[in-house]
Amino acid sequence: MSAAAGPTSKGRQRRTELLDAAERVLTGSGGAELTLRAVAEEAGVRLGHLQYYFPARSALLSALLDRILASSLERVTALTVAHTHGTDREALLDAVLSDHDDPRLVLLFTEAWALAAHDEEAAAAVRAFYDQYVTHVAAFLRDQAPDLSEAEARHRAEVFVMLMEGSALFRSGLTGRRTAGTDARLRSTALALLGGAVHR
Amino acid sequence: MSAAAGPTSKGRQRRTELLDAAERVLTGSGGAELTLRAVAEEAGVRLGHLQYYFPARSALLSALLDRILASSLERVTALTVAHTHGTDREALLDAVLSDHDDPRLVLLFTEAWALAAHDEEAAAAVRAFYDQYVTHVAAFLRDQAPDLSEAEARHRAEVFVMLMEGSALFRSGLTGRRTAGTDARLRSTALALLGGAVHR
DNA sequence: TGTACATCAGTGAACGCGCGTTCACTGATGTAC
DNA sequence: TGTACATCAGTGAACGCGCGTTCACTGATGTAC
Repeated sequence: MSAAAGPTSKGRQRRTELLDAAERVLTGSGGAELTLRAVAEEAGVRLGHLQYYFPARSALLSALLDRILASSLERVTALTVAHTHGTDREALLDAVLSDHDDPRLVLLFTEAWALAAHDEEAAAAVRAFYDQYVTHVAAFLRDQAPDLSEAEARHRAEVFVMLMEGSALFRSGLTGRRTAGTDARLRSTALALLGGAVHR
Repeated sequence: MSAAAGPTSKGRQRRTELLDAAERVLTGSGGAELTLRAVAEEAGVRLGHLQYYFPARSALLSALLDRILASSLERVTALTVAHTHGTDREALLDAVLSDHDDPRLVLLFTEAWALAAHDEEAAAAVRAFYDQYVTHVAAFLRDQAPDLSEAEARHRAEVFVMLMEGSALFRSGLTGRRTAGTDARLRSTALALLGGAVHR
């Protein structure tokens, strides 16, 4: 049934272009202004054609959410596969923090959270994303410090991710402003979670 | 000009009832379904009457955001005025965490963040809220540990708030699930920020 | 290599609906004298 | 204590608009023989 999946390379490329356009509309105007007409105009195609790829608005939203989460997860995966990239704890932290400097990315996540709050399908996708995110970080921690128990690594990873998501709100400028002093404290707190002595 | 401010007690009460209804619609259905007709129906009044109190949808949204932020700030203020309530670090942490167990409150904040991302007036209100939130926590920290510098107290307070906002996403069930082990790690990380030795 | 045909890519117009807003109106409540 | 009048509280109907969706259609591309 899925013409949207597009067997031809042209179809796949067009689909990507349409999602790019949708992402630009979302970051530029917000979820409420993410209308099919706005996306079609942004992409330079007619409304009817957008509908050819995404038969309903919900299909567009769902595909967009999936792509945002998949691309973020891809980045985390690349960072946490330590043995192939020589990532250390500080490099991981730096990479996550510099990602979160981009207001557009943070904004996509605030939309994702708001969407997940009222749409069970979206919520499942978001939870699956964070579950894998935490799993990757936990595996990285055990790779760095093999004496860490699996449970302990997961707890640390989860709190690390919490801290990163919270700090993204502030560092992106959405709820606060970055300052060097707070950044330093944030880094030392995050690094303490990521490594150091296995106390207790 | 402001009939909405309502000089009579009946007017003030009705206004509160309408905001209550709006909040229920928002937590129940999300920002996209927060229509004037839905709010009027929830409140049991006619559309035209809702408009008497809030002449435009934007006025309702703005009033609702202000009330949510003010009520949260009130709670933080009460908790951090240590000398009148005997709050210690652990009691503060417990109170914040138990607030964040309520999915409805967390949901209101995800809506507030999404709104702030595309509405400069809302963003200013949200930033002012967090600025005061951090200021209260920092003052609390200096009250508990007078040898803490003002700057250091503020940095710790800011990272503490980041951690609380991030953990709210997970603990509320929106992006994850609560587990005892992660909660313990979260608590020890938060307590380290709130107090303990003034290292460095 | 050419032709027939199916599928893919894209257009254009129309639909019904719910939205925020406007406005004229009525009844209830308060206030001045 | 009563009356006149202004303001407050609440109703009801209508508006124009943009929305998602539907659908018949055309041209381009691929495929079978």
